[in-house]
This record gives sequence, structure tokens and C-alpha cells, in this order.
Amino acid sequence: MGCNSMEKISKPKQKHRKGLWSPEEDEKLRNYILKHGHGCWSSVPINAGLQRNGKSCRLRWINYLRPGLKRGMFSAQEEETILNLHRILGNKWSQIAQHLPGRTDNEIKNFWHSYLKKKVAKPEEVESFSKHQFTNSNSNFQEDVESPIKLINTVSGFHPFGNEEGLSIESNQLSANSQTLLPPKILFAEWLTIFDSTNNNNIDNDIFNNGENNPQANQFLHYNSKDMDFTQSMDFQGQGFNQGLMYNEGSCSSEELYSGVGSGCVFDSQLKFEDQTTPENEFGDLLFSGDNEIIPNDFVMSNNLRYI
DNA sequence: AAACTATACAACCGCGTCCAC
DNA sequence: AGTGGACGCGGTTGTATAGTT
Repeated sequence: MGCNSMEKISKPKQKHRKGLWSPEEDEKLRNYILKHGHGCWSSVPINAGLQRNGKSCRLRWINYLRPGLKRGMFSAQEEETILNLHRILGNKWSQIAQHLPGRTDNEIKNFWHSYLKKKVAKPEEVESFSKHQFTNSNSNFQEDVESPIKLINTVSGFHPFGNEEGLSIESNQLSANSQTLLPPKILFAEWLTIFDSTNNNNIDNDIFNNGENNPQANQFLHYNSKDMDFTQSMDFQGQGFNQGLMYNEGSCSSEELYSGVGSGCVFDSQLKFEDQTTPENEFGDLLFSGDNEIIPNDFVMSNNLRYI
């Protein structure tokens, strides 16, 4: 899956290093992926000159090296988001992480085990929180909540469907199929840097032109970042679509993107939507709601997926 | 100062799923 | 249809550091 035959061949057996990553290893991995993309993870350590297995490289990249990650303390809002989503979804850390831009599932999981779990275990400490969030705090939340989408909106400020009336889910469906609660998951089939809104340079233009004239840009077009989803890269807090889609604010040149130091980058891609019983077009409306039309109006619909 | 304990978080492991062959 | 490899997820372990005795 995801590896072509050329990438699968000639993998020498070697003893893989384990344990903490050194700064040198981080540097090798970062440089390699920013330059070539990860492609087939099992080939990454070989090509990058690392004595690790592909799985370890993938984890290190996703949880630590990937651009756009937040570090440091969780905010009160993030904490509330995790608590509420955990009530609905349980230990679905990856799904919870989709609502927390810049946070990884591993980070959220650790935060839960080290802090939130204990907090929830002490009812007096969460009582005020529960009363604040839900009008009827003395009974089962899953039976009381009137709209799961409203809940998600409340806790994360995220309005995936434009209006909550667009989705009606009976409350007793919550535990039966928590998948239906999620906003449409949008995956980057290919992670592309498109442009620096203030500084169109040659690389950017070449990328615009599908990398035809620039090998480096062409390589970049093959960057496979299907790990990223749109909720992690889009800023829903009100900034324009022409800025801050990846890092929430500002913009960055492609050099900054390559080096991972930019304060904000704009992505476009062959965006792929996972339709999770959402009404059609409503999320599309959201994507069109900015000053700049970033999504061409040519959705390709299938049973389960929406492609742009 | 040393030993011990608690905590946070990075990383590993096993399993389920997907996909190419 | 069966098989094997790769990926992604969640549970668990390992390790570094801070705090306490």
C-alpha cells in the first residue's frame, strides 16, 4: 500500500536502532522528507541514511518533526475539547486530534493519561465544567445532548457544516455509531505548497505549473501527506483563506516551508473528503466562504468520498 | 547530597485494515 | 481468493526530569 515495486526492492536486513532520537537523526529525517517526501516509509530510513525502521521514522515525523505542530501546554479550550470529544468518541485519539490543530493523537493520549483522566475521576473538579456545558448534568450525557454537532461547535469553535440543522442525528445513535459525529474528514492526497501570497518565486510558480520545469518542485509534488487533514491545516478562527491555512497565521515562502520555519503557509491539493453522512455541499459552502475562492467548483461525488 | 518516587512524554508493540500482486 | 507488506491506531512501556524524603 503506497509503495511501488521499485521502492520495495533491495531492502537490506539491518539491525534497527531503538530509543530516543538524536538531533542528528532528526536532522537527517527532516531534511530527507522535506526534500523528497516520505513516499514509502520503509524506504525512508534507507534513503535518509538512518538505522531506524520505517515505522519509527513515521512516528517521529508525525509526532515531533512535522511542520505545524504545536508544542507546550494545552489551553483551557483544548482541554474542554478533549474532554467533550472523549465523552462522545471514547479513546479515539486520532479522531479527537482532528479537532485540535497542531496536536497529535499521541500528545492528546498522553495528556489524557497524565492529567485529564485523573481530573474526570474527581467529580467535584469537573462538576462546574459539566454544569457549564450541559444543562442536565445529573443524567447520562449521551441521552441528553440535543445535537452532537452543536456540542462539537461549542467546544471547539468549529462549524463543519455551516449550520447545525443540516444534520440530524438521533441522540441514541451516538453510542451506536460515533463516526457520524465527525465533520467530513478532508485528506491531503498530495501535500502541495502552492504559493506564497506575498512572494511568488520560481519554485512556487513551477509548482503551480505541476513542477514541469523544476525537478525540485516536481519532487515536491510527490510529497505524500495524506496524514494531514484539513481541520489541522485550515484556520477556522477567522483568518482569510489566502493566509494561514497551515500555521494559522501569516504566510511563508517555499524556502520557509522547506525549512519548516515559516509562520504560515498556504496549501492546496487534490483534497479528498470523506463523507461521513454529511449533507452535501454544506462543507463546500464553507470552503467558498472566504474572499478568495480556493476550491474550484467541480466536486466529484462518489458514494463515500468527495473529491475536489 | 543521595536515594527514592511521581510525573510527563517519547517511543515501541501488536493488531486490524487496506491494497497490490 | 489468498497472501504479504505497509500503514494507522490505540495500548503499553521506557526514560528523563522534577519533586520529596
